[in-house]
Amino acid sequence: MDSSELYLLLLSCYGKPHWWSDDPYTVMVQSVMVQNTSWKNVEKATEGIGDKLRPETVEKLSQGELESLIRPVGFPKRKAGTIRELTEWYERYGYSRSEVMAEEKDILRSELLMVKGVGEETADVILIYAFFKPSFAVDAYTRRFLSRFGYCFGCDDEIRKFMKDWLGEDAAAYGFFHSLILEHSIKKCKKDPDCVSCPIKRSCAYPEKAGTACMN
DNA sequence: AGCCAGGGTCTAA
DNA sequence: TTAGACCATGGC
Repeated sequence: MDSSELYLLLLSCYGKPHWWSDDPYTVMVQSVMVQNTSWKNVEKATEGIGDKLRPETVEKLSQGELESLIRPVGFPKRKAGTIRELTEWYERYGYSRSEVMAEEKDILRSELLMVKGVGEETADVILIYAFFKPSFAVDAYTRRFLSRFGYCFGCDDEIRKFMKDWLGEDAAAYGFFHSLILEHSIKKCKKDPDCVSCPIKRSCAYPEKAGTACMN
């Protein structure tokens, strides 16, 4: 079974998921806030930020103001610094999505990785959901999901290549697939580990036999 | 009560 | 090069 079959299976099971956000800056800020934190905390912080969730506004906030706005997600000092730096990066593109999209994907990815507090997962989430640049966002759920199907990967680069080989360079497919894996992992697997009523039985039926050992 | 949540950086060996 | 400490809050 290749990854496009897995993708279609998830699609037929859960339907088309919502895109992260239509607003690129919201994706940037939330992708940092969600690091090692539950989505619930992100919602709470987003609520508090309200209409200040724009680069032109955040740019003018003091470090302390920004820290208190994002406090509910934890690690306020570190994350506030990352958000500021990310905002400065976006400013270089005139806060314009199309300006960013005009740049090469690999260039953008390395620029994002230079921002302190942005690692590969966060960079790829931003590339896909904010700027429609296809670099699959590999997270813990993706690794676990794939290994439960018997796939064995040595590193995340191999997973990205696997996605590229089977899905092509398709940001929409990457975004939806990633969301579906998340939905399946959290909303389904967690509440119903045996997945008795779930068509995607193989991904959950034998977790103890999963190839997690070879993921290292 | 303690553990984990959609991570990432820095340091020590 | 890699494992472990650390950052910090909310929910169950």
